[in-house]
Amino acid sequence: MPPRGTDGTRPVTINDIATATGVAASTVSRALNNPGRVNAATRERIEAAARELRYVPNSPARALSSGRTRAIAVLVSDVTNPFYFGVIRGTQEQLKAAGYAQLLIDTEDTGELEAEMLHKMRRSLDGAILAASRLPDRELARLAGEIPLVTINRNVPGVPSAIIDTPAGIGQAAEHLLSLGHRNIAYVSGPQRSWPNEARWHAMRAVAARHRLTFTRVGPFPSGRGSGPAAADAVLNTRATACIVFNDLLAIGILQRLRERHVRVPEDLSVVGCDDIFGADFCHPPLTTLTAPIEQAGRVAVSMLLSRLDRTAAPSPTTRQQVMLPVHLTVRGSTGPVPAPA
Amino acid sequence: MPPRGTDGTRPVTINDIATATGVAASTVSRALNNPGRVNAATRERIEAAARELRYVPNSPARALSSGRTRAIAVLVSDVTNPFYFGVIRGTQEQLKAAGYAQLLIDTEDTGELEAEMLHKMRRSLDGAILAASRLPDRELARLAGEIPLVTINRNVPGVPSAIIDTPAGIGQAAEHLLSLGHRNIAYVSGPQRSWPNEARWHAMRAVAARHRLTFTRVGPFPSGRGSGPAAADAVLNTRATACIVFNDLLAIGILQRLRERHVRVPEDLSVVGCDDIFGADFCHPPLTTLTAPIEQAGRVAVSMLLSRLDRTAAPSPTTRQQVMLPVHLTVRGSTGPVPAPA
DNA sequence: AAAGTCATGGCAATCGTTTGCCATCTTTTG
DNA sequence: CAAAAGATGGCAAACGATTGCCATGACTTT
Repeated sequence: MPPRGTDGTRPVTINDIATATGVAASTVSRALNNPGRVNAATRERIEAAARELRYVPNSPARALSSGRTRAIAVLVSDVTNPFYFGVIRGTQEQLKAAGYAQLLIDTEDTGELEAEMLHKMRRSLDGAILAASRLPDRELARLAGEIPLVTINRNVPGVPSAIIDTPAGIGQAAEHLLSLGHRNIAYVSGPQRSWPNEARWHAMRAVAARHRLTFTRVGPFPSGRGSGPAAADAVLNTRATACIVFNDLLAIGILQRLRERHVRVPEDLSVVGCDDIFGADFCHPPLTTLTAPIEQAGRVAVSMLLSRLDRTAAPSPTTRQQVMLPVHLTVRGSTGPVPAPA
Repeated sequence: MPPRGTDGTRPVTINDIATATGVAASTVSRALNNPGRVNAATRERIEAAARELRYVPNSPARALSSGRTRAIAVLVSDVTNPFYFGVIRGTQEQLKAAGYAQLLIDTEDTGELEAEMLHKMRRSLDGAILAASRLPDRELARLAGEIPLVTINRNVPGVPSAIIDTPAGIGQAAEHLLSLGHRNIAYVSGPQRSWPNEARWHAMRAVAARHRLTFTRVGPFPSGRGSGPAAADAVLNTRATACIVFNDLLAIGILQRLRERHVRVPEDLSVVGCDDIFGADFCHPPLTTLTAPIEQAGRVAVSMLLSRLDRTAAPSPTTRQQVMLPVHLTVRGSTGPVPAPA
């Protein structure tokens, strides 16, 4: 059992440092983690020895006795969706800075897998960030009691969240289309159980109520380029001259199908996406879209989570329970004046 | 210390099961991990109790005593590069199936960070997959002694690897261009310390030697769309009528710049990329590229790593040390006949 | 000068598993 | 039928840290 490690040398432990400096292991532990608790002189000796011996703390051991693992999980519903790249990038950055490890989990868009993973790993995690939970509110609230949680783009009472305010952006998008003369707009719906999808749809309705315009909803479609053809055909089947699409991935799929069907964008139909993912600027035509601060959402979510973990007895003084991130409309080539009536 | 867990209930341990079934903890452990070692009847009783009590093993504790963490790290040089999405997807899938956790690490393209991370985490990992190591061969070999390693697209003696045979594809790409009449081809070089970049360049030279054609090398450029303008300008500064670009990301950046400069693709210049990443099919014009089995590379790398870990005393019978994955040329809109000489 | 405070460091229990070793009981073998 | 072999389960020692509690000595306070 002792001779672990492929190189044969037994890894150096806290005890080796203790022996080397002539203090107790407990003192070493304190010197390293709780600097105020030990005399400056001894601490320095210990730190020197630790450096000398190239000591690296054994995280499992630490986790076992302290209960803290310094690992947090990031759950996404589909790692190949570019939207999550941004999230992952943001969390990655912030977590690394704080000395936490990032466990990436693909939930494959199923709530069961999500809940199961979270439950099983709850002892080996300090917390989790849910980038696209498919879980019902109640379940989510329950899990939040098991393990510290922060959601992105999902608002559940009692669970802190970073929310990208795409719904507000929908207003801007609609006004943009209005100013181009469009009066008949379709909303292309994403997955039914997606919280942001519902929020965007509600925003659409609100906008439509404020202005005089007709709107239709088509879908729902699974988010992904594969749904593009069906979605495009559905839109063409309405009288809409423009559409706002649940997300860019789907919008790009629609663009491709429209080209196949020789429908010109934006001459015959204007298309607006959401998120401004990788690719939205170089697809053809470049996509007018609601630019979301995706990376920032990841960073913010991590900050919220970490501040919850660190709080030493303090209930929740400065930490807000919800952070709303603004989006803005980026106009590119996929939107234009309404076509002259046939 | 005992009252951990936000919900207050102390988590179920192996001892609870032992008490419940009237056996020793060690027997429970064996029943759960080493089924053959314990009587079928007792094992079933234990399994039933475990299910009943909703037992979830505590991984840190397990890791501490066994030395195995059931976690493996995947190191990429830049999480926002779509090439790695594929890799991550592949590893994710395979690791989950094998019951391993995936730790995602962004090395920010620096060898030091890579080595440091690997060294620091070696006790909390069972192994690692390096998707784009920037480390020198020697260093890599040394680290492979510290912790089981598998590389992707990097060939170092003694370190198992999954290699995408893009160099072979370069031949196909060159022949494609030749058949279109191109005789003057530029290779747009990626990062200098990138192993695949060098391999691709060597392949280019080999092809050029076989056929009668002039070739130039421009670069190196950091891989990323940001390098597009500089790279495009550099290519235009040569007499090349076509270029093969280190990777699609850079190629897409070049496409954008060419459009800005009103250079028509493929009429004025043909462009070939490598990898066939997300976006290569819907950029404008769609990119002719060498389609790489990226996800598969991730899966293969995981299999190789896992088989090394599992091998119970067996030296290395069936496991190959290197797996070569074939690519194929996907012709899209960015390549065409050589322009008539001015 | 007695009594209280504080800073410092050691002891030992604990976290939840795994695993080497041994004891017992049951089979098989010669 | 005795001896060897195998199956099964328990004991207890790790694994490497953290942390509550206590002892000591120095420094304040009254």
